[in-house]
Amino acid sequence: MAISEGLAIGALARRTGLAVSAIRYYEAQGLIAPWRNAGGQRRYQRADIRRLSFIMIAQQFGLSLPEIREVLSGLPGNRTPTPQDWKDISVGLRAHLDKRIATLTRLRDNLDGCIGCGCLSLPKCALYNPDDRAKTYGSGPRYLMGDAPEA
Amino acid sequence: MAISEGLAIGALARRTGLAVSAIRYYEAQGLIAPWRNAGGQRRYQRADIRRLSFIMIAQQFGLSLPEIREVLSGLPGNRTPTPQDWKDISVGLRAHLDKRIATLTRLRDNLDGCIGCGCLSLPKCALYNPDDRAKTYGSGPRYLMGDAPEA
DNA sequence: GTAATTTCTAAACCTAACTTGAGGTCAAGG
DNA sequence: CCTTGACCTCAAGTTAGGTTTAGAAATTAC
Repeated sequence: MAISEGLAIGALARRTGLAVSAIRYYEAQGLIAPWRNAGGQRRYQRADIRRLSFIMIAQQFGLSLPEIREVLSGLPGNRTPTPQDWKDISVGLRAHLDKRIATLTRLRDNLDGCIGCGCLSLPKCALYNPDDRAKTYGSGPRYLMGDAPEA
Repeated sequence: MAISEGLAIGALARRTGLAVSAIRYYEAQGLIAPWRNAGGQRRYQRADIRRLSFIMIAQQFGLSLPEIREVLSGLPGNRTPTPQDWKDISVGLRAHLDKRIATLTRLRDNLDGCIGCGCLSLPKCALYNPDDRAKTYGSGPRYLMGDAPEA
């Protein structure tokens, strides 16, 4: 394949470690937008490798695909993050992560305070706090603590 | 209702804050086993309030329902955890939690080290570690980091 | 004794993030 | 020309943890 023709989906999959089906799914979710060649096949830019890497990393931080889409669409021209963009975005991701860690740490401290107290059945136990528990989102499944969307 | 007849499912739901449907679902998953009255309705012991509380707390620690079922079934006579049982179980839960926190903290440290380095597209970036990413479990959805079953 | 609640079962539906499968097209090698 | 492999679309399946719904039976309240 000539250089100017871009990457086929299989090549992109091999470069990123993602499944082909996942890449197509991300496209359906509006996270990536390849063009089509004469035969109707998807062709990707080299920068899309970075874009997919970004998506994978953001997922590790607990961002949902819609959230990632928003972050990406906030960039000028909806471009793949440059190093400077990444620097800016990192600050927000770090806050997100700090929040998750804080929640879990609080949970652990409560657990330590509770070990052996035998209060398990009491509404006043710090571990037994309904407001702190996972909340329903729509009519779907519950989210584990710290994985719930912030909005 | 007479004292000896036990709690109806609605009463148990009000006491625990769980939905009636959730309690029935837990029964289907083998987490709780009520008896039936003459009319075929479920009746619960007072201790089942504690049992459900335990389930809710364990969920916050990231345990899946099958994992919780295992913990509960490990108790003598499959009884609801007593304060002493709880003390013993807590140690295991704390280890579980420590692991999740450690993973997230490592992720955060990597992020800090990466801010501004511009390496986002490189396989050698610490954030871009496939082994660290969510793994497929069966043919279903992926699990977010730290939520994956340990086994 | 009747009305209003509650409960029952079973099956269908829900979200997120994908995967799998069916049925068909496209491109390259021999 | 033919085969092989990669690609296409669209629909349905998967997992976790439940909720919703429908129609019937049991309980409770007045």
